[in-house]
Amino acid sequence: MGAPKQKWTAEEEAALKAGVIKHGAGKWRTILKDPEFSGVLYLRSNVDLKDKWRNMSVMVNGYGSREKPKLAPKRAHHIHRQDENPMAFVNLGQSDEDIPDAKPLPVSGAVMPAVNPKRTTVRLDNLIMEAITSLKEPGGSHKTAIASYIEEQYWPPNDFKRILSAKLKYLVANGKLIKDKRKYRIARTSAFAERRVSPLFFEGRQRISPKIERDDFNILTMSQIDLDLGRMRTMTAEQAAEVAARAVAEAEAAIAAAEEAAREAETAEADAEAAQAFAEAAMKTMKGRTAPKMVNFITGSPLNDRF
DNA sequence: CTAGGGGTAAAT
DNA sequence: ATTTACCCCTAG
Repeated sequence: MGAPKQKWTAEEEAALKAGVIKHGAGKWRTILKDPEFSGVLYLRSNVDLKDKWRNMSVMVNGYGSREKPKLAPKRAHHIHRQDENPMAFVNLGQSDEDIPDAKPLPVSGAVMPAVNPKRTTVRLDNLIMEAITSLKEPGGSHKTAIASYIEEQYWPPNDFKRILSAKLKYLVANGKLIKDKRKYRIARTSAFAERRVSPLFFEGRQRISPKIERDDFNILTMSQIDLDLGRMRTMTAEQAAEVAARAVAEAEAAIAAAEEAAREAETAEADAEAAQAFAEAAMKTMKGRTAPKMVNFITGSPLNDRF
């Protein structure tokens, strides 16, 4: 009983996801040998990768092979997806050797707002400020009004309201917002502390902080994203684009939440990195595959003219 | 080597 | 007390 336990870091998870994207699920040894990921995953065995992937994939999906089908009061107030692809998993025999960075992909018809895979990350802070400013309501705006404004202009993520509430509370506590009864106003001393996500990704380096305590306020549902990732191969271009857009949105949400925990933000920030890494990887996957049969089922016309 | 079963420390 | 998730074991 030598090893007490070694929790997976967000970096490792990100590397694993990226590895699965690149080589496919099941090619654990291949992923492990890839110099791109060996720097992060050199402590893990191929079995570890497989187990971790199972754990991550199982959560939302429920019974993948484990977990008892107990009643999960997962009150999803709005529909999630209409296509139910039961247990079809990724089955690819070829690895795309593309990483030729092209340009951000223009999605047609998708719900992609100002999604820019570059370094343009929209911050919830700014969104809130923008909302309050634009609403121009005397005395400030209610939380619901702010939420509506943001939701109309941007993305409608899963637990956006939760993040917004926490964010508002945080901003008030830090004096950036003033809460007047139930309305929020912008404080004068709005000197924003720029806190960016560290630009370094997984690239041959070792873990820096053991970090025993994982302050886990689950902001993003990685597992769900993973499922989506698996399904992307069988999706139409529009569907895949939508999924990718949501991935980016969640990455941004994670970043916003990261600064909320300014103290022990280490883990949250790492989560944000992981999400962002996934989002970029998702983009590349879509871009990389030269869609053989990506055709609209109904019309039969090829709907991918620029992928 | 991978997939799946199972045990159990740690977290809630 | 129950759930989570890391790790080991073994058949194919």
